[in-house]
Amino acid sequence: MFSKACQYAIRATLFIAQRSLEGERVRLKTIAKAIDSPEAFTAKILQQLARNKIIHSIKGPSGGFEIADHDLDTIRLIKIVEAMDGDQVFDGCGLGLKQCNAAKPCPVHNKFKIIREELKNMLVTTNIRELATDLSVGSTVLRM
Amino acid sequence: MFSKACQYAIRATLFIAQRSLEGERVRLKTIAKAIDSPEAFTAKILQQLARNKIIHSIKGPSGGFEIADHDLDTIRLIKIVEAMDGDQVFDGCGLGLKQCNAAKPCPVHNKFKIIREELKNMLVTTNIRELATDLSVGSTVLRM
DNA sequence: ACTAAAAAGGATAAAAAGGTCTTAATATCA
DNA sequence: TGATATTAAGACCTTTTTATCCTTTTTAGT
Ligand code: FES
Ligand code: FES
Repeated sequence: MFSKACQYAIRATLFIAQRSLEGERVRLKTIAKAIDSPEAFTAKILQQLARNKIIHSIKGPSGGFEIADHDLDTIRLIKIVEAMDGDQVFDGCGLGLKQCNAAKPCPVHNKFKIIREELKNMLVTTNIRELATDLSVGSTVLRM
Repeated sequence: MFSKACQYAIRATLFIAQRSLEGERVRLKTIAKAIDSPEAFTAKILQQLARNKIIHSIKGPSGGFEIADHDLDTIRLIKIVEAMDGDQVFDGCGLGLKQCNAAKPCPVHNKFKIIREELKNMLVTTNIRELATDLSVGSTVLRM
């Protein structure tokens, strides 16, 4: 469904979000451990997230990553997915036709569209604070 | 969502199914042209489909691929997806945790599960004849 | 039996995804 | 100001996916 990079990106963002809720800034090493991801690869992903203004990075000692409180409400999952994987997942044809076209639909178009739209709707309506709060409460986890 | 191989596999299967409806057998070259896929790669995919008993292959002059009429009803989309991509798409964790576990769910588990289940349900309930019939009628297409 | 037409199978190549390493830039603080 | 801790950036490596090519096997038709 999502690329590995995108999965790490969501997990990392949520971890940073959860810590930001508590006013804490986290460094790469901490993030990679918390979400059980390869450190160097995670660094790349965090850079990309920062360039897309999904997270904020601070260099130097006592630096790290954080998310402004205001952003916890405005940033939705879809922003992360679009930044990492583009929009093929929820806009592209399920059978790989060059474009999903209701006028000349592929055989699964009608059935597939429903699922794709539900996915997109979920991504559009889910914000970061909501998911980070579950994490804080301990009802969800970021690694196993 | 699905790998390229899986997308070609579904398209190829449906093309063969449509022709089988009309009692015709089709060869590789015809299939690759019809679904706009690389010929040699498609050959590999057809082999895999044949090994999984999704299609039937006949060697020699006037050989090709076909699907027994009976199979058009019993073979569901899920069989193709499982043969090509395994079950990660509709059983795996959306955030890449080693296993999707309702007892220790990832932050998107509850929202994601709904979509995954709807996808699985769609794949389980959709048979080949249904989709091939749409193709025959001309209401859907396999390439653009 | 011979020939030609098909699929099957194996080796290889190219591209994309996943991941690592090294150096540069930046900020903190003694 | 210099030492150090941190992220940024780019080059590089590895694995998987996608794709091609060549040879072998099977079979129909003559
Ligand atoms: S055309 Fe294939 S999903 Fe719309
Ligand atoms: S644990 Fe992530 S989807 Fe179920």
